[in-house]
Amino acid sequence: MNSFRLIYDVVKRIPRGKVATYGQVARLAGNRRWSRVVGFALHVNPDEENIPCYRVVNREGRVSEAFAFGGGNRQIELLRADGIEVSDEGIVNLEKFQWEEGLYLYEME
DNA sequence: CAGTTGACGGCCC
DNA sequence: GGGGCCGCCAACT
Repeated sequence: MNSFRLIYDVVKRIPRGKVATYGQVARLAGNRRWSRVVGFALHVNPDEENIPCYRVVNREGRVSEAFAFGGGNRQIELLRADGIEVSDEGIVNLEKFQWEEGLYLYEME
């Protein structure tokens, strides 16, 4: 619950034109093993207008299959609207578009 | 009320 | 280098 708040806070901080991975969000939220919890937190997504869950992708830079929250590949269009390159398969080039914040942080436990 | 699973990732073998 | 197992919190059955 409090963990969810931290996770949402991190996701809200993702700048436009950048994406973050689940593990990255988990690390910034305070515990890198929360990757699974991050997925669930975004699953409930209580405030989808302020929580850009479409900017969160998995470690491979791929959007999740169960991501059809608004309908089909709408998240891909949202990402492209942010200026992010997304392949038709829903793959994002993390080398170019991954959010820099937190990458230099190691352990926060 | 208790067990299992889930938008994943890291670490061990 | 690849495959499998474990972990963390909350919701669902």
